[in-house]
Amino acid sequence: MIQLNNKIYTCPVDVTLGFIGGKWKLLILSHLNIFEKKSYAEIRNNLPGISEKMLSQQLKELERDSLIDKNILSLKPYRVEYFLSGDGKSLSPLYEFISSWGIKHLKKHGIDYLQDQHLYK
Amino acid sequence: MIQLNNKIYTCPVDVTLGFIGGKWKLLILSHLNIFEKKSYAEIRNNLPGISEKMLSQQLKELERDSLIDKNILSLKPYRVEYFLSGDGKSLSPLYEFISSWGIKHLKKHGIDYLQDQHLYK
DNA sequence: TCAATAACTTACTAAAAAGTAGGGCTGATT
DNA sequence: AATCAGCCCTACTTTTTAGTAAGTTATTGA
Repeated sequence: MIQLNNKIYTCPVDVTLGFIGGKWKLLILSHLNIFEKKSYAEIRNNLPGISEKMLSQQLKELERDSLIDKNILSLKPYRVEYFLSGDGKSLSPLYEFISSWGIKHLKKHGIDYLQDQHLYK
Repeated sequence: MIQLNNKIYTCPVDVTLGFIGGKWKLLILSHLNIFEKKSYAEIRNNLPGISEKMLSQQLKELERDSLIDKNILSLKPYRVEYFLSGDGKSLSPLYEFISSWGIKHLKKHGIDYLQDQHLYK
């Protein structure tokens, strides 16, 4: 058992999962990995089905865990842009692997995502 | 929206997460990635905290999704060994990345897992 | 013969994660 | 003046996931 920041992990895999686990984290992260900088609304519009609550909650946790960071573009009105931090970028191979594995899997089932992604909007 | 096997995915990342999401799947998979072949009891003893219910449930789902496979060593008494299938092995870079990222993260926080793992049992 | 181990299953409960539906502030658009 | 968009927050409910505590069949070992 590994203890870190008052949490207990069984192994290094468990440690990493603590950061990227859950339904939305990897979707948000890999989205930011592709698009570099994105506003709150842009992220929301690219993650079909996410609620405002989930989005702001997950963004907050990702910031707390320093996988993402944000620039405050203006205060009144409040406008921001989110982006991957250094730590967040250090997971890039992961986002890319997971995405391309998904694409390969789809291809095995007759779906050519890269060619037809305009159809899946 | 991508439709596959009566489920809907928003993108390829989502597809992959359908296979490896949840608290235990990656732990089981990366365990089998390290140890090649393992009995039910050996897996259980190496995943502290997992219940019999969770273990057999997750093993069943991983088999259904053909990420793992098993040899039936004997029927009476029933003895088996689990191992990664070809598909399961195709995710090896993922297991290894997640594990080494965890190790690096721990090191940043003063924990040398590789050297001290005997302490974390 | 009694206990222990392996490989599970099942019914039930609890906890965690996610979703719903609203509200709030600001400024631009109509 | 009223509506809308951006960027959230909060209380509450539902769903999903996970945990508990048993029980089953079979065999080996003391």
